[in-house]
Amino acid sequence: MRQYSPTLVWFRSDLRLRDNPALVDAVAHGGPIVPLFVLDSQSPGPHAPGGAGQWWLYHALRTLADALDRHGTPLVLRRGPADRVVPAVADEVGASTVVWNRLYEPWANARDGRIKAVLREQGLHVASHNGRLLAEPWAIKTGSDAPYKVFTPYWKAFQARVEPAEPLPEPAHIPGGATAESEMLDDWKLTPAAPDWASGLRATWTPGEAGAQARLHDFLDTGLASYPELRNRPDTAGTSRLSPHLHWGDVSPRQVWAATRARMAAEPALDSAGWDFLRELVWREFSYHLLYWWPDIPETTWKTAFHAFPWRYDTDAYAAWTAGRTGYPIVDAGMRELWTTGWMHNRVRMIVGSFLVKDLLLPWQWGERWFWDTLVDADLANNSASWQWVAGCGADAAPYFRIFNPVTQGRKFDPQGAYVRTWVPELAKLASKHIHAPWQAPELELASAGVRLGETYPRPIVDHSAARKRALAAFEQVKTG
DNA sequence: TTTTGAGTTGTTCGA
DNA sequence: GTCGAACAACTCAAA
Repeated sequence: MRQYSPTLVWFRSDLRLRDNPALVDAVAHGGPIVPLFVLDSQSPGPHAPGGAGQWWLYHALRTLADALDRHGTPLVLRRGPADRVVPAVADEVGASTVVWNRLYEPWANARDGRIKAVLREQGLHVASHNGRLLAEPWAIKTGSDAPYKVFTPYWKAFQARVEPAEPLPEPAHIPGGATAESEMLDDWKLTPAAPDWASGLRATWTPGEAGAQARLHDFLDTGLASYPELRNRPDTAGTSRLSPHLHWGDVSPRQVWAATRARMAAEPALDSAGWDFLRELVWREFSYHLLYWWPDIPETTWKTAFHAFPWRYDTDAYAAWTAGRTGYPIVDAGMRELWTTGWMHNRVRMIVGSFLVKDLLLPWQWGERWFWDTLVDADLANNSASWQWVAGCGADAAPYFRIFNPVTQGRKFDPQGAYVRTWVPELAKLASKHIHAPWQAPELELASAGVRLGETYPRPIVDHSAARKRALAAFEQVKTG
């Protein structure tokens, strides 16, 4: 009987056994599998996972390790720079092949390229796969072979050219027998000890592959039909909430695509809603495409004219924004939802983003940084592209005069104030009419609702009307050039 | 090469 | 309360 040497499967942001092309490739080699995860806090630089991300990672790794244990093939956990650890583990177990699914962050691209070269120099076979995107960022170009800069033509080209592959099943057997020594997950201290700020996260999320599948199918069963109407309503569960699962790879975009298409085929009435939802999934692809072609977007404004923008560097205003104490209820509700659950409704992300950039004139990078630390779905491509979009310096920016009014937005998308009442309980007793602008409520109403402005809830830290004029003047300065 | 239609997510003001 | 126009000009992408 022929003796096969082990294959090392390097798990990264693909913490699942289903639709995992690297794993399927490894199993096809016929030898024992060594699943490896490396906690590399050095290579990502400033973009190592923040606190909320680490919390998710801990739980996703635990469920992955349990699933692999059921196959009798334990997950190997190691810490250190991956370009040292991966070749070392490959050497320890006598692997002849190393496989992984590709990442697209610039730092990861560079690192993985180095590792690939080192391993090949040592005579190993190395293969990387696409387990993260529906289409590779380089696969969709304009007629003149340039990357797209505008979403709508990108989306049209995507629909015309991309037919996402069917997801791969979980391998029936993941042969073990060649394991290496592993560190203990709990020693990594990825979850908070004291203070324990993660109780809201625990109450909100089920990280891991099973949790992702449950979330996906629950959304398709109960949320897809009303998605076009309710996806902008933070007072409802109108969105899929798959973003953290997609970020960590608890689920793949191919699985989401295939499950949605299957549902659309089974229920033709869902066709239009299904395409609305898939379009949002392709926004994720577009963000990765932007990051791939413009790797500077996490740091530098995409539109160069914005280098001259007269930002304020007001740390008091920033502190009020992060704490959810701006005096604008919809903004504060969003910031507190973020702090408590590690997530914020997309509509509210736009509102708080617009408020940071346009009302407070603070650099979008400050907002990006805060989101990076607090979001369980913090994703370099999505976070960078979306903050640039909100700031008006990104791909296909909004016209400069498009400035969200936090009161109007609140009344339109949280008409009864239920979202505000949930996250800003000190305003819960205010009538819907006043809940989005408590400073305009009559004294009597405030008193009977137990609200004392400036004491129980802040007065607005800026006057929106004046702030809007100030922002328009600032944008005037970078209009051309 | 030139032309043409279009571009995620809005607000305000005045009739 | 409702409705349409104004708010700029520019770049993108395909014909």
